[in-house]
Amino acid sequence: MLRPTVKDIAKNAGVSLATVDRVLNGRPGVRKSTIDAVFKTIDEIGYVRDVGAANLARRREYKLVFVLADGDSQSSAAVENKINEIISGPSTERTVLEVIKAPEGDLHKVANILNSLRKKNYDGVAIMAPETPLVRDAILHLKEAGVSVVTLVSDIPDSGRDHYVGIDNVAAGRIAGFLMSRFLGQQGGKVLVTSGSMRLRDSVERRLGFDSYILDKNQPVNALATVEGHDSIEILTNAVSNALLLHPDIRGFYSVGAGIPALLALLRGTERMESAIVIAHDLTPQTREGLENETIDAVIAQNVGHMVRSAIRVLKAVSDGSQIDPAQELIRIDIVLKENLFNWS
Amino acid sequence: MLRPTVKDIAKNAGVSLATVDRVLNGRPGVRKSTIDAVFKTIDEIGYVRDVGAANLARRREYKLVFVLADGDSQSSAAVENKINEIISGPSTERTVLEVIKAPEGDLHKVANILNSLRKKNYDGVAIMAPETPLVRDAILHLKEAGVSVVTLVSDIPDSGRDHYVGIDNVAAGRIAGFLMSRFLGQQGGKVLVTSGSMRLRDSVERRLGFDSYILDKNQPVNALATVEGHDSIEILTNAVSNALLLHPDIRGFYSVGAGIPALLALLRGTERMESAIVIAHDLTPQTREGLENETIDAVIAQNVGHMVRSAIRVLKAVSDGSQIDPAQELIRIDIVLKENLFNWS
DNA sequence: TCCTACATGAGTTACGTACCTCATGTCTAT
DNA sequence: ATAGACATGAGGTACGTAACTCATGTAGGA
Repeated sequence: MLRPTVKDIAKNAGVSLATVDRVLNGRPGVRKSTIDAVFKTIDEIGYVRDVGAANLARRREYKLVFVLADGDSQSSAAVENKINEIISGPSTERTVLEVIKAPEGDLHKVANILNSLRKKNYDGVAIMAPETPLVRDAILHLKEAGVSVVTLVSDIPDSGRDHYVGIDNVAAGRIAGFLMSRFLGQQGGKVLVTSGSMRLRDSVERRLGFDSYILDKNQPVNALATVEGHDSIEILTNAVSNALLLHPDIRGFYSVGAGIPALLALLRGTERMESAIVIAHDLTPQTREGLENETIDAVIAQNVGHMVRSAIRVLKAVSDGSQIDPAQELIRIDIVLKENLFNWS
Repeated sequence: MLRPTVKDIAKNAGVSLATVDRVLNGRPGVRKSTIDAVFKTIDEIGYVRDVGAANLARRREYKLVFVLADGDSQSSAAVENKINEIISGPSTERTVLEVIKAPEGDLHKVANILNSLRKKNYDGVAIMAPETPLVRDAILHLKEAGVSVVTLVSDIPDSGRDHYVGIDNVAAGRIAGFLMSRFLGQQGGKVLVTSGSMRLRDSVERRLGFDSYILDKNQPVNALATVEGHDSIEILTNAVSNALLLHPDIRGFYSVGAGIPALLALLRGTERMESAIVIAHDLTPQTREGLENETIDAVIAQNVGHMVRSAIRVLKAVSDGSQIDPAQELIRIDIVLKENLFNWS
């Protein structure tokens, strides 16, 4: 038979349309027993709400905002581009998207922005920001105000966020460990791990995963202490230079976060570049170029388009309390090599 | 301002609602100059049709059918499972899905099935079948009958299909070549390429890509002639056995299509298993297990869930002549290792 | 017994679009 | 000049749901 409608519920349950409507939309004035009866019929006849018609009727518009505030301008730029692509693209189904960028490194500003959002009755907020107590509190407040919240790329646990949209960074680090081991071969060697800043949770988790793989598998890889840039290219460059002098026998480089251009600049031209294995995270113009000219051997990435679309879907679903498809929302860890680079846009 | 509606078009263009409607839905009885004027205003005010409302009004139901007819029961089983998951899942948005499986290897049957679909007024057909003249003609006839058609997993060019939903198999083969070279290391070695059947276009293309990588990059890899199973496990087993006897120094195995269980059964227990590199295609229960117990080193896969959803989206879009988002419909080549196996469901 | 609180029914309007009918206006060919 | 063809306007109904009003029914407490 045709797809059942509210009328079918009313008929089968022996109640009026108005009562069905009250039950479906959680309005008061219905006896418990009647509510149960209605739900029972819904189950029996297999009614599913026509979301299109419902949205039409309630003139629903989802107001969503992306707050981008991580230190690494490259990866948040990729996210921003994707959002703008979606905004300007066709078929923005009852969704109004907005992007707010926080000045790099200013974490008080981030919290202020989040707090200011409470008053503007947004339906959902997607946050890409370092994990700090201020930010965590701001998220808690947003949740109290009834706003849906997801964290993007880097999770902020215990903040009450509804969902984390991004890859499992520990697992990503393990994959880096696997690739590094394989690419270095049986002889293994020293590996330098670099990071733009270890303040972002994802960097820390990736390093953790990398080490745990090396340890678990008992690989002949000697991973040196993380060289950190503290959000400054200069500091990173100096630190890497020192490490290179100190360890002339480094055979591999693993960049867990930003700072790949600085690293490549130091390596370029040296005879080390030829033989060294370089593994990085996130597809940016720089890492893309690195893959193309074979200065980078592998990039561990996440599909930014999928992430942004997933964030939107999840925020909408949380907003109207409907289910999400976990399989569809799982962000996969992608391994990008020169050979499948064309696959990513 | 609010999202513009047909009324806004009418007002701004200085015509009546009826005329706008005639233009939008391509009905006759409108002067060319008026049509142009209407489209001009649509452009100016940025009107986009509310698909939800439109579908509601036209009581549209998309009747789609998946015809699965490849020889490899494993990979079509994965597709079938995904479809059933979607069917039984929530929110089947005005879409009626159906699956028709053709008996393995019976290609006349496949063509018959496709031809019989013409009468049943389906909106779209997704086909996963070998490329034969009969099948190609059947697709041409379907297109003539106004049915949307996409090919799945393995393309059928020159059939007039609207879209191919699947990975670039030549590129997938190249990636296999890259991984094989890397994993074998500088010493290289002999590689046996196996295939359940070379009748499927994807197998041929993968082999092609594999060879072209080895050749282009001048790798020390010696890829032997493809050992084919002609859709029979027994034949494949015998052929592989012979090859193993003939070449005791094989260091790598690349399975471009079905038949991985037979291959692993032969290798298991031999000392060769320890050192040999095995690369396969498609995540099936068998390849998954192989990754887990480390008998398989890498699997080149395609996200089946994404493929099925993409096929549905594309068929719908073609059916009502709307645009698709190429970036969203691009099926990526996934590299699955033991370390990121958990990512795939 | 009557009043009140609450449960329910009946009905209406709106959302944006599709599709239909009927009336009227305008131009062209004869 | 007039018929006929064609272009357009005006208006209605329907789709499935949300949100509302108003009337009626019923049970329990005073």
